[in-house]
Amino acid sequence: MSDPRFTIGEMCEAFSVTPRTLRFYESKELLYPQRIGQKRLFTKSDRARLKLILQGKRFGFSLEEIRQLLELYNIDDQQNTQLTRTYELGLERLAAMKAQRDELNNAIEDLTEQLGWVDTALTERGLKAAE
Amino acid sequence: MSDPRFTIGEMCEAFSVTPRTLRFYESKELLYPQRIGQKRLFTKSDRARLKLILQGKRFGFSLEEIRQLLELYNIDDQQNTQLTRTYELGLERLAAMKAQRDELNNAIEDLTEQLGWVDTALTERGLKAAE
DNA sequence: CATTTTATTTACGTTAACGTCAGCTTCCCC
DNA sequence: GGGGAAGCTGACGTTAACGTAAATAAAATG
Repeated sequence: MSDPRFTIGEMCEAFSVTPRTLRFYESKELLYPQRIGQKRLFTKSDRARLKLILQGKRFGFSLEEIRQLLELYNIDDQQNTQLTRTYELGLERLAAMKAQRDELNNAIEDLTEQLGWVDTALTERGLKAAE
Repeated sequence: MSDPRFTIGEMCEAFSVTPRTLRFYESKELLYPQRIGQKRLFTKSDRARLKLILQGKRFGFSLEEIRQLLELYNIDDQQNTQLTRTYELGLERLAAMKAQRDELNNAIEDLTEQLGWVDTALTERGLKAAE
């Protein structure tokens, strides 16, 4: 009933990352695979952590921020405070992401407008088929 | 009737950038201020270019891309082809921005969902006032 | 004239998240 | 036993867009 172990290659395959990435995450203390001799062996728990890491990246957290979040989870003591903190950081990140989205939307709008301009000019010059 | 000239300080003030930034842009051939002795003097045209540069940055163009776009404008010969090229690049950038926005929206949705989870957990534990 | 202020060049430093060798060990397969 | 395949540890390289510091000059100001 020992849970399955994965080699670094299998992990890379499963998560579409390179070995360098996993070693890098380990060096940054985001992962702690076991060792058998020299070789790393990743457990189910490592998979879960890696999943969280990649999620965190999607959300725009830096690796350092992710590390701290993972750390919070590991301090099972004072679980509630930690969860609250995680929640707060999540809210902050969410706000930042929304702000970024809004700015991006503005930029999209502006660029669309400018392209409309150019489009008109091109059409007038007969360089572009009118729609 | 000589149009107004601006010192580097005035430019920085007007566009909220540092001198380093303007010198950097010059070194990257995005700007060509005149010289009087050692000192740079920026013309109206330089202001226009800088405005375009900052716009381009908002749109997510790299400085190198911006440089090429500015170059296209300067080749007044074959104006039409160049404008078409600019238009195409704009469309590409717009598509990339929209894709980025969509991914960002997905991430926002996912994070919102996860925070909802945590929120529930916190409320259940009575650690957070129910809304 | 003595100070500030503003500007200049040169050039190394920064940050994040890995990429890319080089050189060495280990393991499995036939 | 030979030879790929897979892994390992350094350790330097990459990229973008400037930041920052040092040493110097010129100009404006009182």
